Amino acid sequence: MSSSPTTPESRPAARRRSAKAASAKAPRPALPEAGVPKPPSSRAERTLERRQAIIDAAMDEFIARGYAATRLDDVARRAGVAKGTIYLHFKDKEALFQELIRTALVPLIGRLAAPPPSGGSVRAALEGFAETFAREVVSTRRGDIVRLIVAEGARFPAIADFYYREVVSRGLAGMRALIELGISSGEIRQQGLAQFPQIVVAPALIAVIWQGLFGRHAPLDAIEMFRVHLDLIFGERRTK
Amino acid sequence: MSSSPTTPESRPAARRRSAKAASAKAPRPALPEAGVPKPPSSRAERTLERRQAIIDAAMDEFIARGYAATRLDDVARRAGVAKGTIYLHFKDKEALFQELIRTALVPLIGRLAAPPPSGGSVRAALEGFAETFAREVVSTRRGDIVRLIVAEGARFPAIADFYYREVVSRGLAGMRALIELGISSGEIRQQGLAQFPQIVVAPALIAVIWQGLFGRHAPLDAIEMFRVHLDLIFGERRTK
DNA sequence: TGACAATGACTGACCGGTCAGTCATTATTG
DNA sequence: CAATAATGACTGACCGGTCAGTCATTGTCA
Repeated sequence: MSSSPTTPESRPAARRRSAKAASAKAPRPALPEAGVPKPPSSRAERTLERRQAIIDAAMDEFIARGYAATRLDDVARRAGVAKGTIYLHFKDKEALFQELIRTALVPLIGRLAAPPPSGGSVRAALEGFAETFAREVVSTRRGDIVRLIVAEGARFPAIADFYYREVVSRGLAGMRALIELGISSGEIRQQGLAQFPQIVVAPALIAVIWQGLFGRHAPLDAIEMFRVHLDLIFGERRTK
Repeated sequence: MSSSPTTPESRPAARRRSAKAASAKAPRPALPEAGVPKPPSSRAERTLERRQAIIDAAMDEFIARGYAATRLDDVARRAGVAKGTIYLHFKDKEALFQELIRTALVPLIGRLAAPPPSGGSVRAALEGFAETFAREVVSTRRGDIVRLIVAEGARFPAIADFYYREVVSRGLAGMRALIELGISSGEIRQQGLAQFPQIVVAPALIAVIWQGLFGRHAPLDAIEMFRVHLDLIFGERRTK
């Protein structure tokens, strides 16, 4: 997914025909409520779908251009919707942006709250986390979102706060619990680590940022880096 | 230095009278070339000074608002200069931005190329690095610059490339050398570390980003974090 | 050295394009 | 056929970039 246009000035006139045609020129379905492919019947359903289309389009545009440089005309076009429609769903550009971030983070939150270190070792848990993160965040849309937050967060205190409360503090708390588990079980030597779970997570963020800035020229083997980092925390090898 | 305005929309109409008065209404210096405080005589000198004033002002504005949202009118006002003057020194907004980044990085480059691990231990060298970094980068203008690059880099391939060539690759190379030194001297266990110097540097970047996004609500004790991280790399305590 | 000319740094009004947000009009639907 | 949803032309502010004109400084010459 990682997108990287040329320069802020160059407007590639990217266009996008998109879904619009689907709901517009459909040649009158014969049967009322038959197996019509696209039109999702219910008015409310359609509304929800449009709202989502707008959010999706906005995500693409905000990721590609940043907040200030994104034009709502483009968002509308990409969503297959008129500009005015955006304002039926969101108060203004900023509200759309915030809602977008909020929405995008929900699944991420779930993923962080979910995996309790049930049976296996702490190292196994962290290996799982690293593997999942490398596969599903670094170099994916989710990574783009993280970068977007890092890039714009300072200008949007509300977003930074939200991100801190909902993701960072929870994520770090979970990580801290895991570390303490590892310390008490003897897997982890370094006591101080519990005080700075950031250290354990650091390479993950590095990987995301690296991918965005230098990925094209100097790709980074995130998985391997994570492995080395875990070796550092738990002591040499172990797997295989 | 770390600045954090409210929202991109809110234009604080910050104004700034600034230096202009100094060179304009100065009441005719009595002695020609005496110890006159402000007026820097030579035309060329003055020009250079103005150029620098523009760069300084631009740095403040770009850091506070990001590239796209920064208005050259504001930069001019802050520099105590007319808008047109900017274009006597820089081709356009983007050229100013790039020059700014370039200029800001020069001292950083020097600092990275400078400290060869002459006498002491590798750990001492890294402790020195961490201390310097915490004091002179995190929470300073330099940190703001790093954040600016992280935020805008993806939209400016030229800047990302420059940053990679001049700072990142050199910095990592130096760090790798240091790590290898530590490995051969037995100070560092983890062999794999030489392959990913990023791991050693990661907490530093984390600290910079953290300070920018969450610093106000949840300050981070960077020094202490660095210490824990070094303990992780070299094994428990040692200092004192 | 003092008067005059040449220079070019600096100014700021102005222009053209852009874009967030509005709203009268049109289409859809229950 | 209301009521609701959607449209897209329009507005007005905003901003990057230009350029004709100003004036302090520097150079020249008698």
